[in-house]
Amino acid sequence: MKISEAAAASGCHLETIRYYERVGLIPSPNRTESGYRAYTPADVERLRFVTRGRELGFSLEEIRSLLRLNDDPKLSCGDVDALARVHLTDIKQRLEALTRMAGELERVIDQCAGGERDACTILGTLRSPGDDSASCANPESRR
Amino acid sequence: MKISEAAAASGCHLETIRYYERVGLIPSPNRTESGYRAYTPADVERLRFVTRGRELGFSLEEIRSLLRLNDDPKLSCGDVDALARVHLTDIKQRLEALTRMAGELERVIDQCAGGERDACTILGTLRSPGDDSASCANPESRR
DNA sequence: GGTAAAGTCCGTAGCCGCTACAGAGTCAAG
DNA sequence: CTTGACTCTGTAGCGGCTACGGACTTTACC
Repeated sequence: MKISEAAAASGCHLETIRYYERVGLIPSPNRTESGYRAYTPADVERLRFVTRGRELGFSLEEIRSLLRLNDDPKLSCGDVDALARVHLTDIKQRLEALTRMAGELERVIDQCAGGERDACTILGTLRSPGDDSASCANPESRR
Repeated sequence: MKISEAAAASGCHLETIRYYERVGLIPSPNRTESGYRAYTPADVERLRFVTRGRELGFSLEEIRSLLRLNDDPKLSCGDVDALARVHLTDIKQRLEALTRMAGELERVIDQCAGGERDACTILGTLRSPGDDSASCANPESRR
């Protein structure tokens, strides 16, 4: 299986596969006589493991750990669980931050709708935060 | 006002201020005789504009546009509005992706609780071609 | 068999938005 | 006058790719 086929089979961009190999996330595959990478189904499996991990938002380093945990049957499931929980906590924090951001932005946009330029609440908010009402015709608030 | 004071006043990291200057997001401030950057309150205002924009998740390029719109009174508020709406749409998409991700991860973790290693649903999910894995791994970047 | 197109190789550089150095110069306090 | 804090410039690094360029190999078609 050549790299472009492996890319199609794993849902992972061709150049990304080479990148993962370069950073040691997946092992170097065998080569054909002419030097082309030849992937086995097992290789593709591993690639899919990585892409699924990425889809769940794990960093490459986290995925590296998950792969180790997956490879070594002696290692504990608890470690996997712990890693995943830490990751989930992180995602939830980002989610919260993003939600706040969206809410704030939505509020600002709604206030601005159809307003005059001088009263633009979006620019007003950026100029002076928490000063929502006064952003229209308030020459002193500048500079 | 020296750079460290400007950093404190604007809530912007000192090195980040120099970075913003380098990429032309803020103008080069005046210098003292010995070459130290000397910031005016107006400079700090502009820095705060940028940091607030970042807090709302705007990219530096978007902020560059917002600054232009802010500087030139002839330009329309509608442009600001349009830019902000596009940005909001983008944020909402990321929010959705992240929400899905968190939900999926939570589900997987819950199933795993206390399980045996071989039955670890977390690793299982990553391993198995399984359910609804959507093609390309292009998860939201962590901003 | 010849040739052109498509695929693959490797290495390097770019993207964003910072952050962190190194090594030099400047300034204020003791 | 020395120490230490600050500032300067320039460059390199982070993560996670992505996109070249130039050389090679394979495939498709006549």
